[in-house]
Amino acid sequence: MQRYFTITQLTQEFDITTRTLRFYEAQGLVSPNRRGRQRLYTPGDRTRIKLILRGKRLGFSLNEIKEMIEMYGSAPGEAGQLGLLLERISFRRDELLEKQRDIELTLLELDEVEEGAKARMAELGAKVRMEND
Amino acid sequence: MQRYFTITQLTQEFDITTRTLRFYEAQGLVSPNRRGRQRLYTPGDRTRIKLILRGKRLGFSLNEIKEMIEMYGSAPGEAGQLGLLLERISFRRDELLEKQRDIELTLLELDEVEEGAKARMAELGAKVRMEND
DNA sequence: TCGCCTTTTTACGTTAAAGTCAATACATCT
DNA sequence: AGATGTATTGACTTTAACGTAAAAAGGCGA
Repeated sequence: MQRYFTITQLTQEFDITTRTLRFYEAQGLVSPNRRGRQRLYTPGDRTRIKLILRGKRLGFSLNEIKEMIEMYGSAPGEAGQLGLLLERISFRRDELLEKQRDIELTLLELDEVEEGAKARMAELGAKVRMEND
Repeated sequence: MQRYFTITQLTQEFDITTRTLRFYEAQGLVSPNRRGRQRLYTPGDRTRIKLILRGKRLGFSLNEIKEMIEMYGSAPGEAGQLGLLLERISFRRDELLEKQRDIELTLLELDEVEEGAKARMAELGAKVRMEND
């Protein structure tokens, strides 16, 4: 007994529109079953959607995301294919590691700006206290 | 004595086109000086460009990047402004932390796929060795 | 000064990722 | 059966972020 999700359930859960889900389907990123004309999404489809959204948050294009998702389900394949797969994995990993470094730097800078702002807040507070004396 | 960069120097250093730099200028993300009609970028402009590219790698839009860059140079300002600034900082920080988690997960998944692929490679290798006996 | 090269400006084109709108089609409630 | 509400499909539109092409303006070496 497969549990199915309707399109609207998923749009509500992930805060996206039906247009978006149909678009992803047209791009070959998900392929839900049908009952008549209605789309029925399996739990597997749902996790694919999660992967897509995660990829988007990281700034990957839908095409890149598609490639990555296809890596996950890639069939056994022969040596050449496997080599290509390994190459792609290492490429993506490098990208992700770079993003990690970028995030670290940005977080540090945010810390600095925040400190500055807090310091100025404190100054303002001191001024106000002086004026109220 | 200010050291200046020409537009082509920067396009080569960052592997972007002049069109891109002029576009960023039109969007108010950088504003290089001019000598006649020519653009002259200061080291400060250059670091702004670095920030922009870093933001792009993380999937931020140019508008978001602009907002973030403006945070950096934000003038002292009064309490309300500072409060808003602090809010924005914490919002961006949350986003970045989410991206960090997304990256961790993706890296773990890549590890899994890689292990699978390597295992299959090993199997293939074993097969080949058997056939050559 | 001439010719060549680079830069700038202006304008139009393109691509990804949806948004919007209209026409049907199903399903359900009454 | 009729009304109502939700899904689907197809077509057209929009927005961000540039690409591309053409024309004019300097700059510079011979």
